[in-house]
Amino acid sequence: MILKSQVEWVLHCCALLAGLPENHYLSTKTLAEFHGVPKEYLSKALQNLSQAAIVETTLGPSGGYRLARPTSEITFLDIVEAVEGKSPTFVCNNIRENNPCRSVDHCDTKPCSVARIMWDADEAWRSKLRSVTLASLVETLAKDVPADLWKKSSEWVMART
Amino acid sequence: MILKSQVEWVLHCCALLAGLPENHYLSTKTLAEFHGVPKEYLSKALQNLSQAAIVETTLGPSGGYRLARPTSEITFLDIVEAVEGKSPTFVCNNIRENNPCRSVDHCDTKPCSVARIMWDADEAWRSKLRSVTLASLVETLAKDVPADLWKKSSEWVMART
DNA sequence: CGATTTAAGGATAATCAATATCCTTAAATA
DNA sequence: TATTTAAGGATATTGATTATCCTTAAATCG
Repeated sequence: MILKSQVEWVLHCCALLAGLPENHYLSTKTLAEFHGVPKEYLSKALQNLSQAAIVETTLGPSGGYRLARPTSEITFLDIVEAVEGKSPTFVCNNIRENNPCRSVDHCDTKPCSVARIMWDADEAWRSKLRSVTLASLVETLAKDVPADLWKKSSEWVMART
Repeated sequence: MILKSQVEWVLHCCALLAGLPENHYLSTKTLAEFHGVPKEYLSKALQNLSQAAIVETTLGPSGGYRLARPTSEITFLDIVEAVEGKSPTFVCNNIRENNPCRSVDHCDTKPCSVARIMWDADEAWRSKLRSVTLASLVETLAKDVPADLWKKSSEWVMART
């Protein structure tokens, strides 16, 4: 079980969009080039962000994507779920129904105990992702990325905005 | 991102093995029939449990699998990791290295900030799974499964042990 | 107006992991 | 000696992920 590589891509894209001044957009082309990922396929992931109302878009030259909300109101969970979907990672196929001892009219009152536990763990994962905002990622990046690289990157991005 | 269906299978298998008296084994054939899953493929998953020392095996007639430890010392994480592996669900491809502004000799001191957050969430998931033992699953099942079905199932299993 | 740039989305192909089956080997039992 | 069993190698089959191409419609600008 591995998350789509698109998840990594859009998280980094959102970090970059977070650094943009108001009313500026970044195109798929620019985002793909900066991160060294395939433009067409990245585009599909960005469309997911757009459908989830995490980013908004505009067309034409100098068009592209910008964040639709303040960075403090966008969580990792929002972004991950936009790409991976909201369905739990554990799918219960209810194999208890295959128990040869069950009468044909047996009816379960609760979801399977195994599934409940697995879904609790899934929720713990989502809860952790929900607790981290894009704002806090940007804070961390600001500390981790060397000042000169940060500056050069900003200029590179601004030249394409 | 969806967990293998084998994870569901072996969790239910372990629950069944948990109900066995000492020195009794259940064969792949019996476990597969009880849960209505393909015997050959279930066998691959049970081999994983065996390699992880969660179960032990014996050959020959009346052979098969039994738990290698008390149910209080087997966690959901043990079982899930035996089948899914221990690698984090988020793979960091370090796409920050593709930043066109980086000098060729740039060297990162820390893992990528994005990856660290995703790995924290992964750990929250594993931590939750680690907190649930096979013993507590059996407790829950004892409450949830109707007494008559529980009894019939025990007899069905014991007849094949 | 017309050329260019852009996101959106449909269609389709390529790759790889998950699912599944078959077969051989060696150990335990009876 | 015949049977039952787990282990593991080999090999399909299926389905999700990854990737590319193309068309459409909107925004920009000369």
